[in-house]
Amino acid sequence: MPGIKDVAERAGLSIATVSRALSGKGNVSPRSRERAQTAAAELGFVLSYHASSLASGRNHNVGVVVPSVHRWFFSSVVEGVSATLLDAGYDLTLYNVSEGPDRRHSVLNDFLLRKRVDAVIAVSLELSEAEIQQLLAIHRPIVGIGGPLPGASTIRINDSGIAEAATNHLLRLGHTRIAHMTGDASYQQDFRLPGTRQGGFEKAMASAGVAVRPEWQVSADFTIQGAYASARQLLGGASERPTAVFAASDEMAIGTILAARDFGLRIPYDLSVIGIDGHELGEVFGLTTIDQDARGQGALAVRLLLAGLENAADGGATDTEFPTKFVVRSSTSVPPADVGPKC
Amino acid sequence: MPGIKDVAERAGLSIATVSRALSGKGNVSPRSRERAQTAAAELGFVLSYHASSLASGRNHNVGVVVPSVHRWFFSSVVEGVSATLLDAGYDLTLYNVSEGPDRRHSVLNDFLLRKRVDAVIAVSLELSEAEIQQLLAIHRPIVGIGGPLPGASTIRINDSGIAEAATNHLLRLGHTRIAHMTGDASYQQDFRLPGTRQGGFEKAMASAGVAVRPEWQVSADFTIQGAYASARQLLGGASERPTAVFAASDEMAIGTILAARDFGLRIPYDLSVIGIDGHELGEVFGLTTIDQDARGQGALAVRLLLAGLENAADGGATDTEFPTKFVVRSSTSVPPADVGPKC
DNA sequence: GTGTACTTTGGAAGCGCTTGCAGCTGTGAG
DNA sequence: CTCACAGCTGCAAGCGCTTCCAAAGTACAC
Repeated sequence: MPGIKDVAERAGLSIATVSRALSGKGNVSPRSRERAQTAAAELGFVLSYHASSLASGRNHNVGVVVPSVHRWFFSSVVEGVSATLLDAGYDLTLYNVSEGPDRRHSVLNDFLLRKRVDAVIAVSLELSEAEIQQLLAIHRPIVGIGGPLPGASTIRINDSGIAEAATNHLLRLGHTRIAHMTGDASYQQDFRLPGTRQGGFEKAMASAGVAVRPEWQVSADFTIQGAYASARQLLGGASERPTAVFAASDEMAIGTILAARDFGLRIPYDLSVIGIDGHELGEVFGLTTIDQDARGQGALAVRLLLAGLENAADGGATDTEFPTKFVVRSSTSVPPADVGPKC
Repeated sequence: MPGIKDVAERAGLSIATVSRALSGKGNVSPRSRERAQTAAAELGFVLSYHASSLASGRNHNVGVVVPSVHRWFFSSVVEGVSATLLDAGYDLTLYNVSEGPDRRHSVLNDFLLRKRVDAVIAVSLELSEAEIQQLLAIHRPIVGIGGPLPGASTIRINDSGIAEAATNHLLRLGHTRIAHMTGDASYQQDFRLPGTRQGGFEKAMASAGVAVRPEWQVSADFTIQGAYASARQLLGGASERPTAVFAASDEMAIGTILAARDFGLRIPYDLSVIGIDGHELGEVFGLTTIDQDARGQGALAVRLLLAGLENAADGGATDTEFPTKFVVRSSTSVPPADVGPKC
C-alpha cells in the first residue's frame, strides 16, 4: 500500500506539502497541488484514516446510538443522519443497542469512550444519570433526538402538544368515547415519550371535560403487530366500544385499523383512528396523522453537530423544537350517529 | 485526557507492560495486570482507538454497505451484524447508500479505501465490475449478503429454489391462474434477485405446464405501499383475475393482501397469497411465506469475517447457502371452486 | 537597490499506542 | 553449583500522518 511518502517522491515534493495539498489546508501553490493530486491518483493513494486522526486529533466520525434500526422512526433518523454525514465526509459508526441495557452499557463504556468519535447522536435513549455523565465526560458534542438528555443539545418535537392536537381533532369532530393506545415502556426502557404523549391526551380530554376511561387506555410495543393484538382486545371486548382511537404512533394506528377491520368496523364510519409519525404506510390506510419528519430530524442533528465541531464554539446545549405537520386523511370523521349512551 | 503514560506512572510499570496488560496479549504477571487495570480504572483511561489501530494495523471496525436501512431485509441484517460485531468488540461503520449510485460511488472511493475498516459486508449491492475490483483491491475480507459478488465470499439463499418452491406450493394446491409480483429493478439498481426469483417462478410454471400470463406479471418497489398500488391494478382490472399471487417479498405480499381486501376478496378463499422473507408482520396477516432469517444471515457474515481475520488464513472466497424455512399459514388454500374458464 | 510582507516549502517533532528485542529474574534439571 | 529455559519487563523504534517553525522565494513600494 502506498504511503504519503511514495506520493511525495513521485511528485517531487516534501511529505508536508503533499499533506497540505491533499487535505486542502494551508497554502500550496496550484502547481504543487496539481502534482500531488496526480501522483496520489496514479498510485491509488488515500490518506490513512487512523494516522490522520491520530496526528490531527480529528476523527471525522460520528457515533449514532439507536434503540433499534429495525423500527420506523429510528431507521428514518439514521437515513437522514447518514446522508448528511456522508455529504460532509464523515463516517457514521452505528451502535444498535436493541439487545437491552447491558448492550447499551457496554457500548457506552467500551466503545464511545475510546475517542474514536468526534460527536455522538443519541436517538430516543433513556439514559441513567450516571450514563449521561459518562457521555458528557468525553467532552464531545452530543445531540439527543426524541429523548430528554439533560446537559446535551436536543432535538425534539412537541410531544405533549401534538398529542393534545390529535386528541382535540377527535374531540372537535364530536367524539367523546376516545381510546388511547400508548407506548409500552416496559418492553423497552429507552422511551419516555409514551408518558409525554399520554399527558397531552389527558390534558386535552380534561380541557374538554371528557372522562378518560381506564379500560380504553391500552398499550403496545410501538409495532403494527403489537398494536394489532392490543387493539383486538380493546375492540373485541363485550363491553362498550370507543368511537375513536388515538395511537401514539402510526404503526400502532395501523395495527388498530387492521384489528378494526377484522371486526367488520369501517374506518372512519364506525371508528376514527389517528396516529403520530408520518409513516410511509399512512397513505395506504388513509391515516390521519401528525407528520414528524424523522429524516429531517436526523439531518438537522448532524448540521447542529458539525456547526459546533467546525466553529469550535461550544455554544452550550441548545434545545430545538422540530416542527410537525398535521395531515388529515380519511381515517377520522364524526362519530357514528347511533351511538348514544348504550342504545 | 489520561494517556497510557499516566497509567504506567500511576501503576509503577512501563508503558509496554501496561499496554500488554490492558490488551491481554503477551505475558504479564497477574500482579502487574491487576495494577495496570486498577490504575486505568482510577484514571478513567481507555485506549485510544486510532493510536492502537495505527500501531497495530488492526482496526476492529467493519464497514457495512446497505442499500437502505429503512427496508425490512436490510435493517434486519444490520441488527444481526451489529449484535455479533459488538459482542466481538468491533465497531460497525454504516454506509447507507440509499441516495443512489453516486453515493455508492463516493462511499467506495472516499471512505472504504481509507484503510479504516478491517473488512466489509456488502448487502444486496449490485456493483459494477470496476467497483468490485476496487473493493477487492483493498485486500480486506469482503462478504456479500443476498447479492452476487464475484471474487468475494457470499452468503445467499437459494432464491431460484425458494421461488420455485413457493410457486409449486400454489400449483399443488390446484392453482393455475397464478400472478407473480416481482421486484422493481428500475427503482433501485442494487438488486439482481428479482430476476432470480422470477426465474424460479417461471421454471416451476413451465414444469407444471402452466402458462405464465404476461398481464399477471407485475412489479413493485419491494414496499407494502408500492405493492398495494400495483396489486390494485392487478386485481381491479376488468379482465380475469388470478386466483393466487406469489410476491417476491413479504412486504409486497402484504400490500397485495391489503389491495385484495379493498376489493372485498377474502384471503385465502378468493385469493391465495404467498411471500418470501419471514417478516414480523406475516403473522398478523396469516401470511404463508418462506422464512429467510435475515438477522441470522447478518450474524453469520460477521462470524465468517472474524474467523478469516483472526486466523489470517485467507481461505479464499466461499459461497454459503443459507437455509430457509417454509412457513405455511392461512393465506394460501385451494382455488375457489367456481373458477372455470370464464364461467 | 533595499526593505517589508506575504506566500510557499521542507525539516522534524510529535500524535498515543504496539511490539521486537534484549536483559533480568526465578525455576528445575543435571 | 551451574546451566538452560521460560516468564516478565522495559527500552526504543516505529505506525503514517499533521503541523509548528524557520528558511526560502516572490511581489511590491519606497
